[in-house]
Amino acid sequence: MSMNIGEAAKASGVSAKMIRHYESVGLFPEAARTESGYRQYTDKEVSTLRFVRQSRDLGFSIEQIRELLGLWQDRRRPSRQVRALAQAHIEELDEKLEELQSMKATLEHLVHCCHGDDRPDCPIIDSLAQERREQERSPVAATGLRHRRTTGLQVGRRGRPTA
Amino acid sequence: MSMNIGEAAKASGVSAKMIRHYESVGLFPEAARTESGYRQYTDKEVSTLRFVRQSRDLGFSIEQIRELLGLWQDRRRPSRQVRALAQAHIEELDEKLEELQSMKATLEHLVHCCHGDDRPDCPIIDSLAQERREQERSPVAATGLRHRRTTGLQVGRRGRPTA
DNA sequence: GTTGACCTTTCCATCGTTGTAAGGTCAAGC
DNA sequence: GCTTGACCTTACAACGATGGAAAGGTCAAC
Repeated sequence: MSMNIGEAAKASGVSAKMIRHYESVGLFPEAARTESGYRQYTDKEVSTLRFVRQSRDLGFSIEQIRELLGLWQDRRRPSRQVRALAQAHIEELDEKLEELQSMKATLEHLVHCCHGDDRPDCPIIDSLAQERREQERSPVAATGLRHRRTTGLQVGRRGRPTA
Repeated sequence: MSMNIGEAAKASGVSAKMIRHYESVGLFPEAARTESGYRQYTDKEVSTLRFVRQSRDLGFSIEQIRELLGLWQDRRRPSRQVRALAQAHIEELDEKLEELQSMKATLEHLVHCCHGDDRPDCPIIDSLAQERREQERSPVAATGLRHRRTTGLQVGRRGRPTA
């Protein structure tokens, strides 16, 4: 029923580190403490942590999760609100997807053009070196994503590794 | 022929801020300086900056660009090497794409299930609150992406805004 | 009473980019 | 000459989510 942070972490799938972090940024109320200062968690709080983790897994940001938690706890809110939040997030995902897809398409085209043999001649490098006066190289440019050059991709690494 | 950092920024599409940053992390040799300490750039260096920007636009990381620059400058390297780098990057993009697509699919399913009206009943919230014993909720889990929970998405904002 | 697993806090790193602060330089206009 | 404003300089902090390490306290078992 009542457990330390490590157990709560295991039970919820949120690392102890992140539980403390969420508390510090106010996503969570401060946990109860034992006399010696250990945080204590109940099953109810573990459920909330699980909710947070599921939301993170769907790509919601901390701020969005803050809203989701509010909606969750308000048992009278119209489902419309939740749906709107989810839909807005889908649109964010779409922007991201389009950007990545456009990069991938360009790269695939270049890779396709390159022999990839012992000769130094390489259309990929040539394309990177070439000056383009306008950035009209991808269809994305026309869709309203134009106003940002790249969107902080962070393509690889930096995920939570094998918990 | 020779210009200050601001002009080089405009000509290359890389902000003055980032030019200095790239220099500080050694992506660039230190620029020549006037007596008073202003950085001076030639057309050749602007070309290099442009190369960097194009690479960033395709989602390459600073480290990858470091390699690309090396390959660019070594006029005898086999095109194979460039192609391999590009292909590796495509694979990174693919991982990312699959993850985002899986999130989107899940969300779309949930949104589809939710009435989105005045009633409080909401399958989206219910799904987030529900405990899943194994994270087998997406096809991605089976493809080898399993070992990371999320991959540092940063879905929105943080792009370079309207240069 | 020691050991080892757990807990605490605080600070740092990642990644690419922007913002801000506090100052020096330079060319134009008065 | 002197001011103004646009430019340049450096150094630092912030974003976002997470992990890591340091330096120490607590607790149960042996």
